[in-house]
Amino acid sequence: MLTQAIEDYLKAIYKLQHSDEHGGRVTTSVIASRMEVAAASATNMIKKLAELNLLKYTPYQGVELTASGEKIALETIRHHRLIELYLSQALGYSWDQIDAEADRLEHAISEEFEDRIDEALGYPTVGAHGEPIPTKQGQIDHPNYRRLSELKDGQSAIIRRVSDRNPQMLRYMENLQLLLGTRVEVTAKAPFNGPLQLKIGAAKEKEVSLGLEVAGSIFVETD
Amino acid sequence: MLTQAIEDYLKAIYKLQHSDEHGGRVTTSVIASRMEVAAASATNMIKKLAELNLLKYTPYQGVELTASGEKIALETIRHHRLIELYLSQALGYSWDQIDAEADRLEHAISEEFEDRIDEALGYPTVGAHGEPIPTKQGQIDHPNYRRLSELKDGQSAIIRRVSDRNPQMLRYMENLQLLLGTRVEVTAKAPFNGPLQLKIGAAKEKEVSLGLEVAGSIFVETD
DNA sequence: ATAAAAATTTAGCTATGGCTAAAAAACTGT
DNA sequence: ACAGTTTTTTAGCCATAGCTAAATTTTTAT
Repeated sequence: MLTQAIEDYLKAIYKLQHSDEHGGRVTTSVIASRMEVAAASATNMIKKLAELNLLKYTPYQGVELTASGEKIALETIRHHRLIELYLSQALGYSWDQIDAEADRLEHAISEEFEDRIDEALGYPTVGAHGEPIPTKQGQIDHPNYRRLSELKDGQSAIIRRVSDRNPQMLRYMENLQLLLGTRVEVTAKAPFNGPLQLKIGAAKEKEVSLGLEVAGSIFVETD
Repeated sequence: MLTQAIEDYLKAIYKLQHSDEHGGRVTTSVIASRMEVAAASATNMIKKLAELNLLKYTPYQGVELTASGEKIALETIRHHRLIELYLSQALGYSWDQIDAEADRLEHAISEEFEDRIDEALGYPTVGAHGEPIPTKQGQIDHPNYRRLSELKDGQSAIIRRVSDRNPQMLRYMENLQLLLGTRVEVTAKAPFNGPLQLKIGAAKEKEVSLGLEVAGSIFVETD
């Protein structure tokens, strides 16, 4: 059977492969830092995953998931995102709490549980932070949203996804009402990587100044 | 931190201490058989639990939980029973499915999760199979129900608890409508440990013949 | 009482998945 | 090109929690 550690590594590697950072090369050190383990530990696990045919591993180069490795990664991600959505929809969790809880639950639930919360949620295709939810068959699309930080002065857009990496940042966004589906308009951009000025809401009722780190963690759809 | 194995052993030992079988002596072999591990494995874990001051251990004699061991056991049991009830009430699980799912989930949930499903369920005091749910403070009562198998011919009673040990048996009971709160009347008892004849329901609409093993797994309250 | 049986413990093994320290390989800058 | 830095791997350690086989203790039966 698959251990929790194996699922965690595959999930992390899948996400690293599909993130635009790192230029597609998913190396030992990148994996180790994402998993918060020593590089030696990552090397060990990578070798094990290669033996299990879950990824291709070129020593000193990097890894690439095989079809079966990707399948397991997507199943784990599906579990995670369905659980997150259930926690927020059915149990009233806030944005910043769901990731940690789902990280533990995702390894403990059965197919039965997956199916039942999927049904209870009405077969959702998008998770609590706007991430696509893989289907049971392992299909997933990768919508190409732009970062809020890339918008030009005067541009308007709708928030479609936020990064779930930092709970404190999520709490901050939630406080500012920077939620999925919210319309935002950039009214000014300060120079030298300075903050951008933002009007929030369809009626532009609120105006805030947002640092680039936060704006870079918000993905939007322009009209 | 407490491992899953530690919580599982403490839970099992608590239940063994409070079951009338085994005459109160909870020995290595009893624990090993309940946990489905080799006796040597149980010896190892018992020694570790004794070192952690979670139980008192007299070699070759048996174990007794300390106050802190019992506290952990009751927290684990509370988790288990709240989850079971949630699975059956909120997600439509049947009687025979909830134990296995809860066995895995009970180690993965946070206090937050516990509190939220407790609230969603309306602060229940009794689990899905009729077992008392310990309070957050670790209080629990042990109602002294009689086994249906002990009733005399002609006696009537209400089902208050069923054993959750055997999923197949639970499915059988559920099919027969032998549910919590259901009234049953013994209309005949066959000799030589034979089956008892039962009328089920307030209107005694259904009559079945029930083997002693099943009848012994059903706990009732007589009027 | 003592021999046989049963229960328990000890000894030593396995796999998982971490770690550090040291060695080796791959990059980088002049 | 090659010395220094960074990355990666190897070697060897740790804890957890299981296992079997053998030794020991306790119980049971004659």
